[in-house]
Amino acid sequence: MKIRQDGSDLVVTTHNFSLVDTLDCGQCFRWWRVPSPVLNENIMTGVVANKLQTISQTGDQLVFFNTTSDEFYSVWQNYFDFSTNYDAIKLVLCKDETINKACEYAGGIRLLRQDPWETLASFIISQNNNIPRIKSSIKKLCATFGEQISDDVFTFPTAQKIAHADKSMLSSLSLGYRDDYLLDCSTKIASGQIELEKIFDMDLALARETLRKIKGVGPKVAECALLFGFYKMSAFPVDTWMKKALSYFYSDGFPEFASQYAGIAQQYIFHYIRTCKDAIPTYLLKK
DNA sequence: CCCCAGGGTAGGG
DNA sequence: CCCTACCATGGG
Repeated sequence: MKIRQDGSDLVVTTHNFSLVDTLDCGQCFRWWRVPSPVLNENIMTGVVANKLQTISQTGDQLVFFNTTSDEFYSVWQNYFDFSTNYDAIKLVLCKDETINKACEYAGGIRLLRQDPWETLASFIISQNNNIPRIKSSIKKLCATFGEQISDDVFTFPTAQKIAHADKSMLSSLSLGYRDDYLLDCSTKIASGQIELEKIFDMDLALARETLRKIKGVGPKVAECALLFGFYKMSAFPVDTWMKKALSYFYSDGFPEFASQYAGIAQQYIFHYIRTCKDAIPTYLLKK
């Protein structure tokens, strides 16, 4: 990977990476597209590590605005998982015909290494909810309990802050029945009853069992937290979309040889069937 | 009015 | 073990 400083910006050359697909495929909720006047340029802006960041992509070239190489190596290389060789992962996964097709469509996606607390809390809010509304709920959560970074930008609040929050302020977020879940999660973490850092070293079964002690964390939310917040590549979230994919493509079951990277495959397939209109025939999408 | 959204819980068979 | 009603909220 080549990087060079251009004034205050950092220019990075990649391959097989899609900025938009990676940040807009439902694994994170704090990035937004910014319209660009330039043809073939995609711009995203979002909050990571309590900082607002803007990144553009044109072809294989990324521009990290107002970024030093020190910041790139300490934050962004890790966040975008640039050190992992995805070609090797795809070599395994693409032996499956469906994953291969999904990968041709969405193979620029990378598994982000996100903050575990923010990811867990976000996917508690995500349940039985749609992505645009999840994003606006989280934005409101940050504006209410986070710390202000700039005009319209706030940090993600700590578990302590939410655990000790006013009930009425929590319900003002319009999370519905999810406020109780978020509160229980925050309380268990603020009190030390659940230590998120320890989950990184747990095997998948124990990690699941630990997270499921939180009210409102069932099978699907636990898998999402483990995949997107703890970098467990074999975690395999099954939501309403993946149920459709499994019944349409995998009536004989999901291939065993893919299980090591099942979460990556799931992400390719999820984005493929959601955004590519003819991935699954429309008349089969019901149920 | 209906249905759906990156579901989970509680309760009954 | 399975199945189902119900759970808030907003968008289409």
